[in-house]
Amino acid sequence: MEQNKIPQATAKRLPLYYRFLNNLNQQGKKRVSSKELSEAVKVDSATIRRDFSYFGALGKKGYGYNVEYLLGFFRSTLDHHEITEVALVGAGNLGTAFLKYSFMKNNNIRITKAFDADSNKVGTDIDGVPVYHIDELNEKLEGTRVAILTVPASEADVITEKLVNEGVNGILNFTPARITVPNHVRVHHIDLAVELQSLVYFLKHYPLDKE
Amino acid sequence: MEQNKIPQATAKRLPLYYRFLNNLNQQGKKRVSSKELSEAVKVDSATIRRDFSYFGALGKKGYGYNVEYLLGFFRSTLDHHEITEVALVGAGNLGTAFLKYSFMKNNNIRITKAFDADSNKVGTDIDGVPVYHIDELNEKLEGTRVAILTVPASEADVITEKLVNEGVNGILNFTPARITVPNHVRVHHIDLAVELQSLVYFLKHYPLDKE
DNA sequence: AATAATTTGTGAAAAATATCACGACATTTT
DNA sequence: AAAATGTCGTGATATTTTTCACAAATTATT
Ligand SMILES: NC(=O)c1ccc[n+]([C@@H]2O[C@H](COP(=O)([O-])OP(=O)(O)OC[C@H]3O[C@@H](n4cnc5c(N)ncnc54)[C@H](O)[C@@H]3O)[C@@H](O)[C@H]2O)c1
Ligand SMILES: NC(=O)c1ccc[n+]([C@@H]2O[C@H](COP(=O)([O-])OP(=O)(O)OC[C@H]3O[C@@H](n4cnc5c(N)ncnc54)[C@H](O)[C@@H]3O)[C@@H](O)[C@H]2O)c1
Repeated sequence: MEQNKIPQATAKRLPLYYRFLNNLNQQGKKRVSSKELSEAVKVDSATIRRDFSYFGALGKKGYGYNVEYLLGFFRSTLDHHEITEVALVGAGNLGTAFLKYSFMKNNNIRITKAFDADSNKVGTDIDGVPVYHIDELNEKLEGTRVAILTVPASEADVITEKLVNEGVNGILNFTPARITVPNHVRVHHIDLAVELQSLVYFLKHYPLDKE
Repeated sequence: MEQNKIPQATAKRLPLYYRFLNNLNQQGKKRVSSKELSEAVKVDSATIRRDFSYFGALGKKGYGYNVEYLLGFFRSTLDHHEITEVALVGAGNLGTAFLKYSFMKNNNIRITKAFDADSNKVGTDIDGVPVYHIDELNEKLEGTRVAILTVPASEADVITEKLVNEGVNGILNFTPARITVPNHVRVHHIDLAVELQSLVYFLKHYPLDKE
């Protein structure tokens, strides 16, 4: 499984770097410095250089980085040649927004199937993605290992257990419930209410520079 | 502005604690230990105790924490008595999902107005929230200082500038663009594509325990 | 009343992350 | 060809965050 020496903080920034490099490449830019990149992605330039350095010497002193080369490097590092299929569970307000959004642009990830319990939704297509009944997980999951969870919080634990039983080992959880999973399953929580509240908290309690 | 000695990592967890304490309280629970809380929110119990300790000695040795007391404490710390109004800009797929979601439960934050450029949307109500034209920011913002940004990435910078000019100093940015703001404005980015990609990256490169 | 079991709060240590600052080298300019 | 400029890669340092581990206090049990 390669050298997992790369700090987690770095790993989280990789997709961000990748996207901006892709933008630059499409704009026809040939070279970029850590300083420029820093301004674009709002990450300190020393941090960017440090991040890149975990993968070896990718740049050239006095010049910067070759966009195309760096992009190719990240493409393979982020496994952008192979496509990862993702299932979405809970095609409600939030889930539907995700289904309608094409994550695919510059991206190797595709939501290819959705599951819901509502019979009005089951059997329909949302932007080309078929919606199956949650009881069909077993037949329709077909080896998909990653799921986006957008069901009501009260259902989160039950659905999680089902998903894990069917072999899912990665869950992006949008419900406010902190779900319990076995050790071999990784969960990332995105808690929108908490994000909003903590932003407000920071505004009130952490004064910023007066410009 | 009180003692901003509280670590940022702690501040980010406060709304999470608050929500779970609220749940416990509604369930009629009178006391809770850092260990129980830890299992519920998936944060190490020592971290929880440390977090709480920044606010003084809130618990009792051998007993734990009194739910009601702790809840009251957090309510005032998180300013849960006063309501913060938030504006949403870009009532598209994602924006509409937010408008339909009641953040209000257990929460002091309310999305009270939305702005869009689409004339089909302007003038309508989405779940009771009026949608105004983006050109009406000046008249309709009425002192709102926090905004959720769910416009297309290409519009992000222009809209941000407008918002900042109108006095907004906190932005929750869902666009993939890393927006540029003056020092006195705080931006939190939620980059859903990055979250999904980094989850997939971790799954491939960071082997987990085999249970 | 004595003993056992809990559980906090926190010093101290460890781990993770970010930043500084500069030598080395490449490019660009004069 | 020399000088000036730009930029990386990284050792060292600083900062932030997490975790360990235990005395002290409280509660529960016998
Ligand atoms: N919408 C938001 O802005 C928002 C913000 C923060 C958090 N969330 C969280 O995201 C989750 C989804 O929110 P939403 O607004 O889309 O809710 P929603 O009610 O619109 O959608 C939930 C969907 O899950 C489906 N569902 C219910 N039980 C199910 C089951 N057992 N199996 C499969 N599907 C089932 C419902 O039919 C519905 O389509 C919730 O947990 C919510 O707390 C949403
Ligand atoms: N939908 C998702 O799942 C998802 C996921 C990740 C990121 N995002 C990002 O979130 C943002 C919104 O996504 P979406 O799917 O809701 O897009 P959308 O196109 O459905 O919504 C965008 C809305 O912004 C409005 N708009 C356009 N220009 C405007 C302007 N100048 N002023 C005010 N309003 C304007 C449009 O009328 C539309 O209603 C995008 O930046 C997208 O990249 C969305």
